[in-house]
Amino acid sequence: MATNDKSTVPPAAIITEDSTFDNDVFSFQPHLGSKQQSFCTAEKDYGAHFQNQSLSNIHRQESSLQSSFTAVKDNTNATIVKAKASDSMFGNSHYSAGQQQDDETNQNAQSEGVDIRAAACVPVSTHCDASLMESQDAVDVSSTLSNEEDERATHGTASIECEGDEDETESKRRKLDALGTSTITTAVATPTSTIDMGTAASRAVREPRVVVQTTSEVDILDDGYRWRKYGQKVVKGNPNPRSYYKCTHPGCSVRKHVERASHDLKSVITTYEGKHNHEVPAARNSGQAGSSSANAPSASQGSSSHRRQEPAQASFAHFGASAPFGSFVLPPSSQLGPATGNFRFGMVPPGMAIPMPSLGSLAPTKMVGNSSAMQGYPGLMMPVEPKAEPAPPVYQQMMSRPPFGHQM
DNA sequence: CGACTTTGACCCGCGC
DNA sequence: GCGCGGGTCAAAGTCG
Repeated sequence: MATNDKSTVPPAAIITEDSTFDNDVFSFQPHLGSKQQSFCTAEKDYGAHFQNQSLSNIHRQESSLQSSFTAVKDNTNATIVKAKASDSMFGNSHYSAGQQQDDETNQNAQSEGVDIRAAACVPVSTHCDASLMESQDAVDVSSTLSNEEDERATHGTASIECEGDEDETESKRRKLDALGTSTITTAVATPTSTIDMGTAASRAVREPRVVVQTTSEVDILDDGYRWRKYGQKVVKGNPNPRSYYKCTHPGCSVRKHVERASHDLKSVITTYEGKHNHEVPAARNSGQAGSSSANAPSASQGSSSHRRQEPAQASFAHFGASAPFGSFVLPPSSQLGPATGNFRFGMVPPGMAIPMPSLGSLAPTKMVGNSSAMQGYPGLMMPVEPKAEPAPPVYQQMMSRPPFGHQM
């Protein structure tokens, strides 16, 4: 199946403009469908809980969704908060790719207009936030990663890095890239995700960027949009070629490039740049939901014969027209199996909901005043530290598994 | 024939 | 100023 039925894709929590952040309290709206809305907040103590839940499904989750947060400090001095949903509902089994039953469950839930998958909120700050650290049990990321990596083989993993305004120069970004976006790397078997809001972007000129790292055997993730490959190049430090794609929608200038991590061939790093000014196009192959249309053949797969055959491609079913990048589903071919992950973020026109990686974690949205950083992502709140200075580019990293395993 | 990939060349920013 | 490297262009080729 390469096709991940869209209906099977668990809606992720959505961070919208309504999301708020005050005094270390992050609020976001889990994706509940057009009718429902509920809020999940991560308080300073990092305890997460739902508020205003109106749906029974959500209520059910409420009790089970015990997300835990841990703050860690990575090499770059960025504070990383890891959220871990302990709820069995979000357990591995639930998100594991290929679990038909889970998919069905999701479908049912969705049919009710409810997103049964809530994600944990993970606030991350650009700099080490003492308050966060104090409230949390510091955890050594490296130590936690070992575990996660082990499970990565079995479960999907993904990380998202959002660069609202890249203030930092391109060079800085390159430096980061050179590091292999190591700070972003994390995979979690359990519904755990790591978000690194490392650097606040202050660059207003550049398009907002979102970096998604997924563990997949296929290079291209079907995010629901249609892309045309316009270039491929081998970049320094990575023997794997980077493929460049443009959104084929007329007038849409969104671009993305895809490459495999040099340090982990199973990791596919997809970087989105720009905002879609349109909705997710209908799948060309109506039969295969989320399959193809939006995917571009993987560059590394080279042969043009793959074109239009995207059975193996990951498909992030459409999550709705408003999905900025669309949702992502790990490719069936990946060990994750038919991922049902759904994930939306950033680049959503105002008013449009942004599905976040549901799997277990949600990127917390930290609204700081009228953070310019968020302007590019009406729906996606970029964590920005209230620093007056041209804050370093904010990198919001979300490691989450596709809902089945977490986005990507 | 249209849509899309391939691929070498070109452009441009950045660091030295 | 020069070279490097990332990103983009565009012609040619492929596929359905």
